Amino acid sequence: MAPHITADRLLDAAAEVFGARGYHDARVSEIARAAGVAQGTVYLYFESKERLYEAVLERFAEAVRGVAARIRWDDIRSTVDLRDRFADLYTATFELCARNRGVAGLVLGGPPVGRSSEIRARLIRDTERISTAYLEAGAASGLLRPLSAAPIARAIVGLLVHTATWTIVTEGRTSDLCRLAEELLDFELYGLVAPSQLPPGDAPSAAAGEAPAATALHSPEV
Amino acid sequence: MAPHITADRLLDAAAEVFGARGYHDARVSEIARAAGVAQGTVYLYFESKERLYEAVLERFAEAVRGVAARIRWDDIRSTVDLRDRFADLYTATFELCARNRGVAGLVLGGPPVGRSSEIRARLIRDTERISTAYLEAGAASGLLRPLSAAPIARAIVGLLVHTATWTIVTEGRTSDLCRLAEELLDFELYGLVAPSQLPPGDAPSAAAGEAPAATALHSPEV
Amino acid sequence: MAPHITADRLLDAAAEVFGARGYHDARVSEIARAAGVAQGTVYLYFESKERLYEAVLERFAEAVRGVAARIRWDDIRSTVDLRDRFADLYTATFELCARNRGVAGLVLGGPPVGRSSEIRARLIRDTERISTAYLEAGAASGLLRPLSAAPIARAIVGLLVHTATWTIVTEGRTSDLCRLAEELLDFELYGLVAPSQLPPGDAPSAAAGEAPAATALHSPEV
Amino acid sequence: MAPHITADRLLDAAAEVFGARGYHDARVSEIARAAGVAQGTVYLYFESKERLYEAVLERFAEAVRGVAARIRWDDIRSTVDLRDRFADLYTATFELCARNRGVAGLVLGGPPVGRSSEIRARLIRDTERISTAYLEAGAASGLLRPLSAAPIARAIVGLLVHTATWTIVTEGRTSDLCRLAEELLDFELYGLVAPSQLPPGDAPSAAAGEAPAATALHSPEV
DNA sequence: GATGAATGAGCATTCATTCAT
DNA sequence: AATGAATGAATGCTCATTCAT
Repeated sequence: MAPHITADRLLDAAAEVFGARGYHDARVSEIARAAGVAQGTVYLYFESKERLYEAVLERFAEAVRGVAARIRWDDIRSTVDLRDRFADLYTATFELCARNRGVAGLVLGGPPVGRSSEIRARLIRDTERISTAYLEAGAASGLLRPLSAAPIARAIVGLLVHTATWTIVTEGRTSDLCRLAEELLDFELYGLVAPSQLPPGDAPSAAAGEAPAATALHSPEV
Repeated sequence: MAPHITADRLLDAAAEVFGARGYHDARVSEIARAAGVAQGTVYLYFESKERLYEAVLERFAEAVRGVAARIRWDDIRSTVDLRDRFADLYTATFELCARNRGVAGLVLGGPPVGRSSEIRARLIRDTERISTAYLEAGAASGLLRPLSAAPIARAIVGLLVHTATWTIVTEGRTSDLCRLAEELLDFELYGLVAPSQLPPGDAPSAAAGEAPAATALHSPEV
Repeated sequence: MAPHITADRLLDAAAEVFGARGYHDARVSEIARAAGVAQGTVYLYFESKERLYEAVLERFAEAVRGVAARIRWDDIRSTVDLRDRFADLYTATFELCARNRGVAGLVLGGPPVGRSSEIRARLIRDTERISTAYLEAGAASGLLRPLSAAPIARAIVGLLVHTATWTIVTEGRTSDLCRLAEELLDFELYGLVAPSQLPPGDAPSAAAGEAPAATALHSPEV
Repeated sequence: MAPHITADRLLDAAAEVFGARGYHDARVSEIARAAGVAQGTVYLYFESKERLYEAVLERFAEAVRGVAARIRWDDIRSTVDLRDRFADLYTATFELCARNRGVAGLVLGGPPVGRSSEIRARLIRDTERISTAYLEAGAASGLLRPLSAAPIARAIVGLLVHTATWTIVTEGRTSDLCRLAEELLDFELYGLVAPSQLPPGDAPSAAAGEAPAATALHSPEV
């Protein structure tokens, strides 16, 4: 058996077992059995249970980053573009979580084990960084309000993480994830307050009859 | 020694130790030592390490619910009132987390141990329920947009939980929590999009020169 | 409360609890509760759980010895007298066991705890000694065959102990104990073999037409 | 190391240690050491200390049953045949107990631990069943008196068990077990009473000069 | 005498890891 | 590379006993 095939089978089995039982209640023997190898074999490919766990988390984190990387980020000229791109991103991320509920739960909310907290922190911070970059770029281009970028980026990530954790991982929702993404984005972009309640000063200039020209939002480097 | 005093000392010590080490790495002996009692004494007050852990989480969850219960919820006549009340709520909650970083981290993101998942789920769902009620009451009164209440309530809770987890528990921020709350509320209420970019149809009626009268928001039953 | 009353209540409660649970599964707390006193009080009257157990056993052993002491042992002139006296003894002993199944079981078959083995051994050996003495006196008087006294005495005691243990303690038989005693005695005295199968040499002398005179059996000192 | 070899070593070591200390005072660590393995190894072969104990008892009970199974039970045509066969059985059983004093003591008189009481009860009842069957067959063939089979069978078993427990296990007698068996059988078959004291009606018919023909005792199914 | 909260030594069991085959 | 039997350190929990009140 080609070595890397065994390693992959172990990662798959570990994702399964860790996902179902959590780190502490998962037994190395169970993972080995699920992978169809002997217990000792696990240690040919991974130094320890902890490293194996980290590898499982890392693989999922990488997949999440891959989702963002595959989105076409250029040509955002309006809030509608922005909304469409992010709807794609959210939907793809939700679908990834829906297909990997167990591991997604561990990455988003598992106990600190070895470097697991760092893996989670890196994923969260990478995501916050992207968010921050777009908020700043959006503010610069005039599309978005000039909010305090860091805490708002964090809020946006939290909103996503929490929805993924509860609606998708815990409750197991797998359908209509696109609509879910759009509802969240509608909230993010336009807020809760009814337009009729907006202070006049915030109203779009009626005179021009159209929105002031906002420059296109160049994809920020993240 | 009065029994409840010992029980309280144990809860305090357990919160300390569980908070610092997490459930699995905390030793009962360590908790006993921290409480200044013998190991066996722990079992006079708590059936097991697991039950003690649950009691610690439950006490914190109760404190969080108490924060919401102490807010004066009536007399919300405008989005400004709404904002003020929620700013109080957010600030008080953040301060509670800041004063109990260890336990807050466990409640918001610890591993599933015994009934811990249910305790967390109940806290989250209670909070989501309050949020949902206000969203619906706000929409009914005309103050808020008629959004899909459940997912948006969840998003709002997620935004809070994530901020508490990362900014307060993980990073240890303890100052300016009031400003943090206000920034989040500003985002929640008005969204990201610059007013200039809002679609004209959503603009406040210019003719009237003022916002249409919205009825006062009666405190919903939660 | 008069001290000895408390001590007696403790002995009663301990007999109850030890009888129901056995030594190792009985809790001192349970005995205290059954006696209606606090745990510490047990230690005012008994040095330890072990000594309390021994006291319970000793009290029962004493009662068994008392049964034998109350039988009128003189005037045994025939095997019929012998049979009647022993039937009384067996019946009274069986009834004592029936009224104290729990403790009887412990005395006859409990685990070795502290001096419990010695208490049992003393009771068994006292009983064997009585039996031996009667076998020897019986043989001397010509009523009984000159068997090897010690092993046969032991066999007789074993037959009693086993019947008490299984028929009375384990199966809970409480009625007709007198008939049970008689059946056992019939077996002891006349054996299994059908008279028709007895070897001629053992037959009573036909010439005399009657049994040879046997002297009365004087109660042996035991 | 072949698995069953380790299991056997553990059983041997456990028999040794349990026999010497009893269940409650035996330490798993001691058994492991006696078997020359690590503590954890015990749990590869036995679920718990309790199961190991049961296995030890069961193995001995099986050996006792094996003794009875190896006796040639056919061709019993007289009380002499009967006596010879049972002398063999008793002797072999006594020798088994003499070679395994520790375990024999536990099987015959240990505390109730897990299923130990059931193991003992099954052994006792199997033995009583065999005894009952022979008593009934003996009575049917005319060799034995028509006694109440069940209580007498129990008495016989008790006599054996008690002798094994005290003479062999406790006192450690290992020699002359054959004679011991014969003494017991003599008592069982012919009873205590001197032939001269037997009631005339029970005397063998003098006219025939010999015992009436009794039919052969066919081995009962047990 | 009586209480019962507190004590802490003691032990079965688990399971990640190793290594001879 | 693969195996899986063996390892043994580590720890939650029990409960007889004590002693301040």
